[in-house]
Amino acid sequence: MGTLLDLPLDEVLCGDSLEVLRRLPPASVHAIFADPPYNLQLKGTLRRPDDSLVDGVDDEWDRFADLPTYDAFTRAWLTECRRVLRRDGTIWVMGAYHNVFRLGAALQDMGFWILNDVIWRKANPMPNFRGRRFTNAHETLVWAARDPASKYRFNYQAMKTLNDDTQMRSDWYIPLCTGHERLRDAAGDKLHPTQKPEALLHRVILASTNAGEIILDPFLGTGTTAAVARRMGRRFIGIERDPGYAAAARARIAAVVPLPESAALALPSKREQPRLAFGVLVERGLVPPGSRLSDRQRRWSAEVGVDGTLRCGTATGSIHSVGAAVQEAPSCNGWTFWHVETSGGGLRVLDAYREEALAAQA
Amino acid sequence: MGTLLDLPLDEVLCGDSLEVLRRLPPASVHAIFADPPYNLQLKGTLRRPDDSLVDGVDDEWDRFADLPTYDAFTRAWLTECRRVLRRDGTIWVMGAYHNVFRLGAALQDMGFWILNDVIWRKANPMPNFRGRRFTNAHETLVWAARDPASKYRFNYQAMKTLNDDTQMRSDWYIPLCTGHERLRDAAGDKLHPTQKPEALLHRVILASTNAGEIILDPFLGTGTTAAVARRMGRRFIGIERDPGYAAAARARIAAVVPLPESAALALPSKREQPRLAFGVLVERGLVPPGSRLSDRQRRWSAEVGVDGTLRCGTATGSIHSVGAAVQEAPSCNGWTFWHVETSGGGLRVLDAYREEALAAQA
DNA sequence: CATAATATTGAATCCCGCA
DNA sequence: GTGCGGGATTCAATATTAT
Repeated sequence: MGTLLDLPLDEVLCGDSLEVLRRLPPASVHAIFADPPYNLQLKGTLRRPDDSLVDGVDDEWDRFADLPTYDAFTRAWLTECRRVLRRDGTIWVMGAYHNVFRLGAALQDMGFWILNDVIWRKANPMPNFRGRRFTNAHETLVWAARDPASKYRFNYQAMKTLNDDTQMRSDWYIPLCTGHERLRDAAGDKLHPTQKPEALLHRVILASTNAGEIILDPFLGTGTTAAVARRMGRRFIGIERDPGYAAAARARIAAVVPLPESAALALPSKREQPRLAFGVLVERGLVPPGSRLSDRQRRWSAEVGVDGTLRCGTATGSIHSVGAAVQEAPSCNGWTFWHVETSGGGLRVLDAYREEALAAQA
Repeated sequence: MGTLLDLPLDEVLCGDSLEVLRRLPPASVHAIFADPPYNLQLKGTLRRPDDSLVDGVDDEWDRFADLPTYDAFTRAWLTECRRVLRRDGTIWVMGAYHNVFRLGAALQDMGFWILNDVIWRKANPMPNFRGRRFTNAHETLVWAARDPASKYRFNYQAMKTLNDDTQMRSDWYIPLCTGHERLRDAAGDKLHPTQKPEALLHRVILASTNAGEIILDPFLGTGTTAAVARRMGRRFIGIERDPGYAAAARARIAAVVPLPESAALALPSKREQPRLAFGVLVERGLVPPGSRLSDRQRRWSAEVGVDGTLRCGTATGSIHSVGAAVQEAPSCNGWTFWHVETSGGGLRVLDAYREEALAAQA
């Protein structure tokens, strides 16, 4: 073990996370953001339906022999993080179903106090190409205080402002890191397989630190945490093992122009437009399975199935496709074409039920 | 331990979950939904996993002494669930940040194979009154197969249809159980503190079971799982320790009117439809020997042989292998790749002839 | 130049029956 | 068990090329 470092602020420390963490002084940082390897353990190759190859994470740093090995790794770096964290500090740890249950359980076992689990809902996730599972459309962040007695920081009002003056919820809708934000090499290939969106770190840092405070990232990668921290007037400590990633991070951080202090305010969040599937009306019993639907002239009548399928003679499918089929039209808006046979013997257009449901959840 | 029970279908078994589970025969249910007690670390009303109250929570309360107790409880009932679950069955386990990391880690440690974690996004969550955390607006469901080799059921097409013909994602937006759905006593107070919405169970059951299959709920409460299962034409086994809850569940289940079979059936995916060999279409003269097939862009043309083989230059074989060969692709679905040259000079995809033939023989 | 059509891509534990 | 081969399977956001 090397000598204890003075607190190395606003630097990217290149080296093994655990070794570097051990050299940092205790109780010295206000917050930690950690995006550790996920232990994906992918087997073969995966192709899209058009036969193109999916470029998965097959890097050496993500390979662990088994779950106990991964747990030992997790507990080792979390132990050092807890030592380095100030008494009132909080930690964010991020993962997916492969590893996040190990992370959360380790945090609890080690005496951290979970404050929230937060869901990053991806606006544009990769689909499930083989149709064998649900689209893996989110990742999980666990937010925890150093211990139950921590007087932790939570910038409640900033979060509320960021969310159009409504309390920030535990589910965050944020796009993947693509486009200009995604770092690429000379050949145009992504520099890092799992670069996180700056919007995610913006929210994390805004919620749990104040300007001038120190945030540590033990798995810095290409520097998202540090870049956002610098822009928002926070101090950072980044640790990254791969010299190539560390160099890219340094260049990226150097290019960041810190915001003027007055601008350290909230950016408006991208609002999500409400969308409602017909199946949801079925699920919720607003248009129960077994209901009869007709067109306005009652030329056709169809039955609603448990999954929101419509059956009309031999035609089966969505409200749109069955509407198109019976009319022998190329397409059809099922919401306005189909009507529910009401108990009073009348017809009520499907779209009215949708509007009702949307209004109820707004 | 009591004697082994014959499989008690469509019954609410009143008793301790673990004891009753131990009396069920092995490998007998298709799916399990479990919403276990969360009672963890709730200051003031701390309860043990056996639901007894913990007296005098002192400041020196040792979490290391109590989390293992919860873990032991978790592993005990999960062990029995795994025994009772059929080889190809799946389990849904539900929790919040207090306990879900313990649940997920236990599932992995015991050899279950996680398929997805699913987020129930609450439309109308309780706000955080103190403004010290994010609004706790979701709960987590872990969906897992009995083991990595399980050929588990996932009704992909039903989920897709339910979601307006787009792949179902891992984040589900569903309102809390309120209004007329919420069971209440004579005084108008809610009967059960954590009654789950039927819409949630509708989706769980539709995704992972078929009509006639058996779903087990070891913590039935007031019977949401059983009521939805019955309505959807599934069989159920419910276990509930509290006689009051069990009685309420029985009354609720008895009032359920099962859907007619036509509505309870979901749209089958193509994988589940009866197979039809291309040669049969040739035999029946729907695509006579000698027909010319082309891809959609008419880049390649092939001739149909009497036995359903395709010839395109030197490539000979099935519609799939020739399609793959001409494109130099690793694989190809010949049904959607090849088109028949119609007498009108147009192209009609081969799959349309198959669907026609399948409809004719149904 | 503007708009439209086409191509690319993302933390992924991604098939299944039959011989 | 393993191997073979039929044939099932994708969404949203950018970027690039074509009209």
